[in-house]
Amino acid sequence: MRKKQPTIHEVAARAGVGLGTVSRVLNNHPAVRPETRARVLRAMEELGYTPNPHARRIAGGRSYTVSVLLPFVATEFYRRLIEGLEGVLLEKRYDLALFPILSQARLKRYLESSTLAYLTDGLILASYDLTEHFEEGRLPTDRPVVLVDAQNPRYDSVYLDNFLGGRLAGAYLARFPGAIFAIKVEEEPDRAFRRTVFAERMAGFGEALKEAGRPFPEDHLYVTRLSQEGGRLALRHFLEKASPPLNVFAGADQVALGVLEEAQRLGLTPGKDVRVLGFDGHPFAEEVGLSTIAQPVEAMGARAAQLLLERMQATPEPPGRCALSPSWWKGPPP
Amino acid sequence: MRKKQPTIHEVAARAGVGLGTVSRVLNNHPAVRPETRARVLRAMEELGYTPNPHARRIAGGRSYTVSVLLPFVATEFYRRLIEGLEGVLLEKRYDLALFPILSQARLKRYLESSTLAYLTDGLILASYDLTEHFEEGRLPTDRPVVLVDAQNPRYDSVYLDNFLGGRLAGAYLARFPGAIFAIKVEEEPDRAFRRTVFAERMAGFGEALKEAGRPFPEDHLYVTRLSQEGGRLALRHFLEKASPPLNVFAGADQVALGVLEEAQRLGLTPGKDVRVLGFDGHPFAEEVGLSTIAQPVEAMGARAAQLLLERMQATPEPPGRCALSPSWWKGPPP
DNA sequence: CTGAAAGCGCTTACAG
DNA sequence: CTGAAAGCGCTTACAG
Repeated sequence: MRKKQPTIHEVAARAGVGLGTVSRVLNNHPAVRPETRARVLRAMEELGYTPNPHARRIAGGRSYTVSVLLPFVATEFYRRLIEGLEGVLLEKRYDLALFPILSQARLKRYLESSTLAYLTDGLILASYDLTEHFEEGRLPTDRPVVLVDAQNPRYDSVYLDNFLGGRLAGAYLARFPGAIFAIKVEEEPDRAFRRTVFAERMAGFGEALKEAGRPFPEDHLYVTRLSQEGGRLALRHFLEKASPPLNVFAGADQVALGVLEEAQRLGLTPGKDVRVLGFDGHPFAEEVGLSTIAQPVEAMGARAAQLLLERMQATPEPPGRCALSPSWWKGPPP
Repeated sequence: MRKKQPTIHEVAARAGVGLGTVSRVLNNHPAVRPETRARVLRAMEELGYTPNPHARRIAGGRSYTVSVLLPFVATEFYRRLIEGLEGVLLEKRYDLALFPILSQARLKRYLESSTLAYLTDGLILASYDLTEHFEEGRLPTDRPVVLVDAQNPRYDSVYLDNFLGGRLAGAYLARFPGAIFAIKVEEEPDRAFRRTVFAERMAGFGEALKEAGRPFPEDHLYVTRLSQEGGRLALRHFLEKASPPLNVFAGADQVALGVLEEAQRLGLTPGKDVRVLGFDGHPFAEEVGLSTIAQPVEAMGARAAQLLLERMQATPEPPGRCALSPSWWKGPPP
């Protein structure tokens, strides 16, 4: 059925030009007369031509594909991150291949350099600092690498200032009467997947409270994994420690949502008996009227993609870093 | 830093053979003398040679990569499925590239045939019947395709007999005294992600109950999305309809887990006041002593991979189907 | 601005 | 069983 894909030869023949010229318009080379370019583009259109990335790569050019290594893809955070990456990459006609890591074994496989993940033009590493996995803390590749939602002095890094976000949260809640509580999201037990963002948020939060002179005893901190259920349990725990009004900072919106739901179920009024502040700025926060520290996830993705594009073109320069600031989104007073 | 990868030329030179011979050992061609093969393999080893998939593909051979299109990868089900696929694929020295679909837009992009996903040697489609997305219900590719956890007459399909699984569940619970309830997992509202497995399980369950002469009024069915929370809510709902002992069939282990937890929290004895039966046979079921209808997920993956391997080698044959049967795992009586 | 040639790293007939 | 040659679909100097 379906015919063999047309190649650059057919396009050249149809447009009445040489192979080199077709290749030049494909690569946006400036030295092509506008009319010629138009003619070639038309031929490609008519033929339904689409370049073969393998051939492009083998010929020493680019494959126009970028690999994204990330822990998994089923959360709101990664959905937004991918959206940000895709936005700028697609515009430059780059495709992206996702490589969810999921497990140590898989990570190892990806990092064998014969793997497809390494044969693309560049790498985005999300949420991981892979230093400990390799000697000298360098990936076994000579392709450009950009970290996002993680940082490492050897590579370009784009990340959120989570400490600052925690400070914002602390400064805000310190203004209200009532005891102050916080829910910290647990880190993964597996070292390969260890992250520090949640700890940083809590550190900033603690510091702001201290500066404001508000007490924050150890048992006002509840630790749980990332789930709504965690928020529910936390609130019940807090209510044994103090009576309303309560102020609760949750290290992630998903957890905050659980707090909010449990409060409602217990007949407590959110924003009055229980004041909840989340972190992430996920779309659903606005829907349910949850105040939250917004994280510019899409912007992080976009910035990382831009950095990578620059690296893929330019001559080597020392790695840079880019810390984005959290912003603020406060739900309507309930 | 890191040197350029060695090529087949260096290997040939070092082993003192021609290019063709190196290629032959690479492709397991039988017509190579054992000593020659050994010599070449040693040279590859010493050089740290690793073949370039792009070049292999471009040269008309295989890229030794298989694409797996799947909804997302963060659940237990897909972890097991990937494990099953990898097991047989890695053995044949095939690599697999995962393409989580996540959204309609992304699905469309993957299906433009210029995309990396299509330039591999074969496709595994998990959980989707993509008929409605294309004219004539065929994917725009001439590479072999195998569906897993889904079925379509035009392609090889490997799936579980969910109806039978439901029947097993019904026949089992019908033996016990007390009212019978069931929890059905909601289908995705998005048509692209629509699945029928949960409905099939319930249909089988209902039929078995009917045959056993056990009543199953409409309001004994609770519908929820796939979450533990759903199980909790369901149990509370059921307890308003009837008093213990209760028998509950949950369409997925994760939901069953919620039922179990809520029962314990309410001071009810699992296996006595509330008998819970799950579906999936996830590893954690055994840990918590949850009875469940086991789904051979790894086996499904393995079978699908085998079928694909066959298709990638052999001449076209009409598509086949392979329905695996659920098995039974009953937890220790609590 | 454009064409013809050499080459990317491999595979696959074709001759021995 | 093995080598030398042609070719996969493209890019990139090199000459005009």
